[in-house]
Amino acid sequence: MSRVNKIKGFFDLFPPESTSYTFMEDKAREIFARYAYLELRTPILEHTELFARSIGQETDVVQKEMYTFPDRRNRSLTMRPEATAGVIRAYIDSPAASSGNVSRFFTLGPMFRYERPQKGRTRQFHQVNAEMLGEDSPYADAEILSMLWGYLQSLGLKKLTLEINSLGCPACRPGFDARLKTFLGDMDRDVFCEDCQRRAGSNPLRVLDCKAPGCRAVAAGAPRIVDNLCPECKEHFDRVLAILESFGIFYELNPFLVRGLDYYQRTTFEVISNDIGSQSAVAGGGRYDGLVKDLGGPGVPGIGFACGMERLALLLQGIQDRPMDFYMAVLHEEAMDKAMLMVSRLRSKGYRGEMSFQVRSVKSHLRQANKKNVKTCLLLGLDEMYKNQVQVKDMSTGVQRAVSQDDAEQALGLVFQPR
RNA sequence: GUGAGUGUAGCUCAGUCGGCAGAGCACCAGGUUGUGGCCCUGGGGGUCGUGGGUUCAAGUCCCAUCACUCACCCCA
Repeated sequence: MSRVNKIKGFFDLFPPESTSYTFMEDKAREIFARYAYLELRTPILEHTELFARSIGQETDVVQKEMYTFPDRRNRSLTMRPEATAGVIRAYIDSPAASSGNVSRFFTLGPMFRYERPQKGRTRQFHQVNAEMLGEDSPYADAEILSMLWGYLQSLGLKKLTLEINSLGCPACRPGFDARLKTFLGDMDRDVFCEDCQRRAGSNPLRVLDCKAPGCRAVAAGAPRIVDNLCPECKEHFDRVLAILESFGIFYELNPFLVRGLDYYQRTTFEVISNDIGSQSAVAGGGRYDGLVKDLGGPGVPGIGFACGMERLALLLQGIQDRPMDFYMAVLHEEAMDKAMLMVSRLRSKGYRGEMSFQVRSVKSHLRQANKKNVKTCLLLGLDEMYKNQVQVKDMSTGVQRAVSQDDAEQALGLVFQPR
């Protein structure tokens, strides 16, 4: 029979990769709990309109990267390409929105974007997300950044760069966009790459982020948003940076940092790694003060981040499951029943391990146990059955002794005693 | 959506000028009675991605197709 392929850009997670994912999730729950963020789980499928309105009709994500299809009654549904929109929708649906209190949530789970896969980019990918709603203090920005940074540290990651920028607000951003458009419009078109000749009119900020040498030269002399913030935005941004410095969190000001989702304003940031290929952003986020209202909720501010787990996994080395406590080796068919009972009792005592249901030679069993990297190997054959005993062998020292079958758990306890 | 590259054993890959399908690792067994790791010996494993074409002969050349990888773009 022919096989069925898995869907392009989708993948199965076997150990040890799956262990890395469990590790990232466990750490997220542990660290975020310290900041009083609570876990929120929202649906994977939402009405398409939610993303069109939040992420922005003109963005690449909405225009060409969404998994969108009609349901059986012809309503347009979309598999979430990011988490924030769903979180806000859920928040607006909840009592929290009308309470007037600050809400802190985190979410873990799969996201979907229809893109050509490459290193660090798959069609189903996983994000760790955190969002704070109802607070516009610069301390909120600093808390989110501090939590993100602390999380990445807890994973043991080094050599990461935090890049930060401010995009301004509805008071100062439109004026800057106009100024930038004028500046770019005065340039000779030929200095831009093909893409930027188009962008100069439609999305001028993007030109500043282009990697083509010609565009970079132009960008170097272009007006910068950080120099054109309104007094309120400038004050906010300066405070954020000052708090970060007091925390000892190093950042790089990147005036060209532009994010692909339309809802960001004021503080935006990315965390970059140079060790994972061309898709180098392992985390990103920012402030989205107008978004809750745009989605029909109260006019409360918000800020959040997303971490890409596939990209973090590229940086995680040697995350392994704890070794098993025992491997039960049966040397004769007549010992099988007894072995099964002993294993069952050990498990009920909290020990972890497996049993081979094959009767094999001692040598063969020990080779298995050795490969599986278990702490002990239990051997049960005819000799032991006659004496009501079981052999317990410590696989790291090679020390072995026979104990009463009723004492196996005590024996394991002794073997595991630290010297 | 665009471009480049790669498909041969479970894995990583050799395979010359078109001439019998290979290595390392992994797996299984043995190396004196029921004792692992190191070492030695032996063994099982293949639709050479798939379909067509050229040829006495195709893993190798040609065409098509599928899958995967990397990059552009964009983003986590």
